[in-house]
Amino acid sequence: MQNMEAGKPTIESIAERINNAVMEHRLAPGSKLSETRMAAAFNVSRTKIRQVLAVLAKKGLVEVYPNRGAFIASPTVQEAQELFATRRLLEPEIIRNVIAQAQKADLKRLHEHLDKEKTARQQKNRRAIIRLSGDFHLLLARISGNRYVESMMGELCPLTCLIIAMYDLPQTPACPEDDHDRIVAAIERRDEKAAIELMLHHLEHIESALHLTSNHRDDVDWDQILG
Amino acid sequence: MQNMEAGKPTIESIAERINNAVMEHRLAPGSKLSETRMAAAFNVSRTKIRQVLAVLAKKGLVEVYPNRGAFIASPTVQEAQELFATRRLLEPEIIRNVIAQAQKADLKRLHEHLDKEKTARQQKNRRAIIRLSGDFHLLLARISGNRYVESMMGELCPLTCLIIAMYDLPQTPACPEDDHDRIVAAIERRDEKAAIELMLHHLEHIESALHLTSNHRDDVDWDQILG
DNA sequence: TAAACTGAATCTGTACACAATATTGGAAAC
DNA sequence: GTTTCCAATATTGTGTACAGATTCAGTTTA
Repeated sequence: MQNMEAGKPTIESIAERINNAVMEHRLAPGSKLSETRMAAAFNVSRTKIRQVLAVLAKKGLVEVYPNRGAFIASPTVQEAQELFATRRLLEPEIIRNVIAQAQKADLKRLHEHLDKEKTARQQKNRRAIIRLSGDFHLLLARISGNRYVESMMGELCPLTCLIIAMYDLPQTPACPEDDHDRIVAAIERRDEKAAIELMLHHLEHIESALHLTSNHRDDVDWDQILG
Repeated sequence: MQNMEAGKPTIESIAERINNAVMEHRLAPGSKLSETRMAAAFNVSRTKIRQVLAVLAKKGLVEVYPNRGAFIASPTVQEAQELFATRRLLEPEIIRNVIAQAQKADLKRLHEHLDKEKTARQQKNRRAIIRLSGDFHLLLARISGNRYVESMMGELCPLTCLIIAMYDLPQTPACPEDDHDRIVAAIERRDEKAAIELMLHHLEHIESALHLTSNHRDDVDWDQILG
């Protein structure tokens, strides 16, 4: 779809493809990323794939084990809790900054995004819904105008998608509410307190819908499963 | 000093060397990082240096220009202000977490660090002072127990050193106060309000000591300088 | 004198080849 | 039947070679 020219994809374009695949739950946590296959898939040399993996590792999206290869990260329960704690810290600040300095064009972009989410929900396009839900928070971060906070959110949102993929109940729809609409409404009437409150409830709703009680991966009791 | 074995430095070890050099003001903002020279200096191939540079670029410590090479970042005034705004957001949360869950061993580590800073000040070792000042905030972040906040601080501290190198008055000593001691004291008596207040004043003190009025780099008036 | 052009030298971008390590399947031993 | 060992295979780690872009000095020209 994107990068149709196929004329030498850049490191960033490849990294973003991986990023998108993760956000759309097309790459599951723990998936092995074989260098040779990726090189073939993107029609570049392993050298370049290697740089992509190094960048994604620094971003926290993949974990590299020496002489074993690279894998999509599998956040632990502990990591999930720390991640949500971080988002509860960052996103109120984002709201404050957005309300303080949002231009008309910014509000327009927010509404355009809400429309996209609405369309995706109507079409029951689950992948698009998940992806757009993350992008909403990323868009707010971008509008807030702090590049460090934005960069941080750019790491946390894909990881949040991974956490949802790992710990969500399969039947639970992702972000079913119109939370985003209400947050934008509060921003537009410059009601800082309400907007922050809505955002915090939104985050707590997402986190509470997860199964963060036991660690799925680190302490699997194979005896019990197979015995 | 470190990595004395010289037996194949790893990507992380090289990146940390660069990081330390920046924190000690031994690598100035805008310095060119020639791949060939670095490869020779660390006795590895350019391939590895390239990965190091990609990681450091993702971290924000170096800027790469296509076909031109990699350079130590030169934060703008705008970036400096956003950085301090971010630290004013993160560090109170760090204080809260440290007070909430610090063990005895953590307080011991803090005191050991304060001793190191004291020694460096007595020896008037400016490089060590700058480096240790940054490390203090990093140590607090580590104790706070949130890996995402810690990772963020790991990026912001070196950048802060770069900003000080760019915008500080040369004669101003770096962090001359005993601010750090007082912060630790407040943490020990679990006085959250005071500790946060001290931290915020500390950050504002650092920022206000800088010349963040005009951009040194982007709008240099060569006519005036040479005319 | 200053500006513009040209070519050599340097540096980055990329791919490929080889060495080192881990995984896997089968054979042998208990 | 189970476990252990070993060789074949596949994958990662690293260095080197070559192509393309940029820079800079020297020369030419207005």
